Amino acid sequence: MFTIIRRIGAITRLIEIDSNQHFKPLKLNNDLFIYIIRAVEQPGMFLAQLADAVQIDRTTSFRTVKGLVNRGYLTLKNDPDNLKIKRVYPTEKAQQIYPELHAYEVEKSQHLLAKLSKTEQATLAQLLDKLQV
Amino acid sequence: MFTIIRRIGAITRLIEIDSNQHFKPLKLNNDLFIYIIRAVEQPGMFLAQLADAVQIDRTTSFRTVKGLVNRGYLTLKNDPDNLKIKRVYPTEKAQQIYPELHAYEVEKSQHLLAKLSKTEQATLAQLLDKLQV
DNA sequence: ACCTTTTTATTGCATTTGCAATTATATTAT
DNA sequence: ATAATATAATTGCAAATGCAATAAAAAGGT
Repeated sequence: MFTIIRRIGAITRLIEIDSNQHFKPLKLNNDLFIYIIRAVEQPGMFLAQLADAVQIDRTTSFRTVKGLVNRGYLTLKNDPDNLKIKRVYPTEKAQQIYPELHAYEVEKSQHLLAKLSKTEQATLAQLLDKLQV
Repeated sequence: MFTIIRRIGAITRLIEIDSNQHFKPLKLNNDLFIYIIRAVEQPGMFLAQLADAVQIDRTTSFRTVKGLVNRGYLTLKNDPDNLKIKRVYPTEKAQQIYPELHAYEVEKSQHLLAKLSKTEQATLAQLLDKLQV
């Protein structure tokens, strides 16, 4: 069953190639769009939390967030109770572009799952959730 | 069902972090071990073919193979019938290390799928094969 | 209260990555 | 046969990546 691990990796890389091309014009390629989506959906996560949520290296995450702050998509706020952490919030600009970013996700998902019935889709989701890394 | 796309991406990145750490001592991190596995299992693919098989960018693949040739894991041979292509073959060194590399894949797969019954594993494999990118 | 360990953010630095362009060969169309 | 198109390998270059180290704060143990 080691083919499953190969298949999952291959699918991810293909999706990554596609999303890179798709978001190149907006300069939100290389998973940048993922950060915006997450920040909008769950505002107030601190940096390490966000990095864990998207499962991307902390250094890379840190620099990515920094870049998105510079470009006006995100803001960082110090926490009054914890001097160590900085919480990430979406700006108005992020809110505005969110629908477009999420639409891409939905569209890609639909295409990815097109050959599966609704029942099969639910089964797949359930099985994926039982995987442990 | 867009959560499926997120879940697949997260799993892949977690596996990548693990494999990077695991293969660091052998300097076969960053998917290098994948190339050796493929070259052993299907010798004679040409460069672009191998890149497509592992779903990794051709430039990156090219350089990776070049590096593995320098390090004695792979060899490149010109094709007598097609001057454009170069075919990739494993060396003895690659053959020798293959069992260890494949064992990692198997071990990781077992852990990943540990919570699933044999039937569920088969279902998952079957559903993943029906996904289209 | 104090010491130890852990967690978070941050920076330096070398490596890796991948887009875009180039060259050469092969394939297809006319 | 020739021209146009497509495919493969390759290189330059700038950007992205991630390991290792550092500093500061928090959490846990005694």
